Amino acid sequence: MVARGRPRTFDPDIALRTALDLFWERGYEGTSLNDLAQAMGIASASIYACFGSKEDLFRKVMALYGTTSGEPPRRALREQPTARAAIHAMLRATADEITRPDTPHYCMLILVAPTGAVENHAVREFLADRRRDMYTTIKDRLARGVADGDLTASPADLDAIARYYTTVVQGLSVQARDGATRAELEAVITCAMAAWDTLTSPATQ
Amino acid sequence: MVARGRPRTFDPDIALRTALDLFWERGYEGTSLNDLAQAMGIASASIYACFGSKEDLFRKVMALYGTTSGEPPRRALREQPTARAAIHAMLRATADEITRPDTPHYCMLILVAPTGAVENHAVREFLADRRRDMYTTIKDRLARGVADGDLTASPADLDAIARYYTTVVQGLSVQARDGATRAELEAVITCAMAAWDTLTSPATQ
DNA sequence: CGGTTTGTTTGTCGTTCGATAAACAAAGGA
DNA sequence: TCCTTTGTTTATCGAACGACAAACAAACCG
Repeated sequence: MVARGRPRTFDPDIALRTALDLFWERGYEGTSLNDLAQAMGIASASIYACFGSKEDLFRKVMALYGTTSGEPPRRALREQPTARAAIHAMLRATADEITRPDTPHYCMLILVAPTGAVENHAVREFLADRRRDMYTTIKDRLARGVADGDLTASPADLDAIARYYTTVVQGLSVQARDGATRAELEAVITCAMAAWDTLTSPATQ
Repeated sequence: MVARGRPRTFDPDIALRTALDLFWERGYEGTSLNDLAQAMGIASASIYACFGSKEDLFRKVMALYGTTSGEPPRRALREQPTARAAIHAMLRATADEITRPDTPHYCMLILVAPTGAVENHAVREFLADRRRDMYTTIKDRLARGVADGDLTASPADLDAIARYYTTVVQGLSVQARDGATRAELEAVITCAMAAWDTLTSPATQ
């Protein structure tokens, strides 16, 4: 595959990262193509040529977001030895990510387009699908804990516990958006983990 | 105060309720004045004459929302005899409200404008202020439990517990938005309340 | 070199945005 | 009745929206 024609004068990776930062700060509908073109340092027609429509660009942005900011929580789930440690580390990694000083204080997946104009329905459902993936990923990790023998729970318990911790993750994002500090989020996580032993001991509840 | 001039041909209360429904469904930026005028059955100029700007209208809408959908959770906090029962009933009232068949499945306060264009910063902060009021209201109810003798907790505990249950409320809204059923929310609430005894017994933690 | 391919710039498409001025309509007061 | 007051309709403002066509620029190929 030899390079043909005029080479690109901008780096698509850098431009995509710039677009990510702007969508992250202003939301999907709050970011215009003019905003994007200006921040990316190119004309809007170049955005269309390289990335397709605004919606296409946004989907590529969310893929990048998943492999960058989304990775630490996922890694925590994957690498911790027990289900309990995995959930706890995932919550703390999430809190770390949404209180970084150099980025907006919330999860992009959760808050850039929960509602909006009728014509952007597809974008909202795309994001909702990925949020539902969060739930599935957490549930799968709990199931692994059952298989590994470090967690005793029925399938119905797994559903409830997975949805519960997904709810906490999503609530944390609103808290950080409204100014909660890392320490305050840590206190919330401590509370959330206090439920664990009760939830996973068959005697109580 | 006698009626002077041409009387209004529409009912401002009904028009406000119609505006509420539209803002609720499409978010603040996703709802245009054209959408509003059409749904309210009047010209956009009549909206300006009666309610002021789009932002003024939205603030009036949120006041109405607070006294309607916002009331059941607040009443639960107020009327239940103990702090524990109050928190539990508040969570269930919230779940009831955000899964009603006739309205969108989320809390308007939380999801109609968490992010957006720079020029709507004031609207977002207005909503954030009211969300922070949620936290304060919950904390005040916990403090009343301490005063009533049905709850033993330090001031730092009150902060953490109040923020924790605020986080759960806000997470529930995202869950309902993404399609969680009332029964699934109930399971999440059961998990969230499982933390209560651990959090409020001085021995553990 | 000319020809082809690809990227970028410029300009503009039709639409919609929030907001308002001007014209018209319907009530009370004198 | 005519004036004043208030509400509504109509038309439109300038700006911004997402999207794209056409013209121009810079690389490789033969």
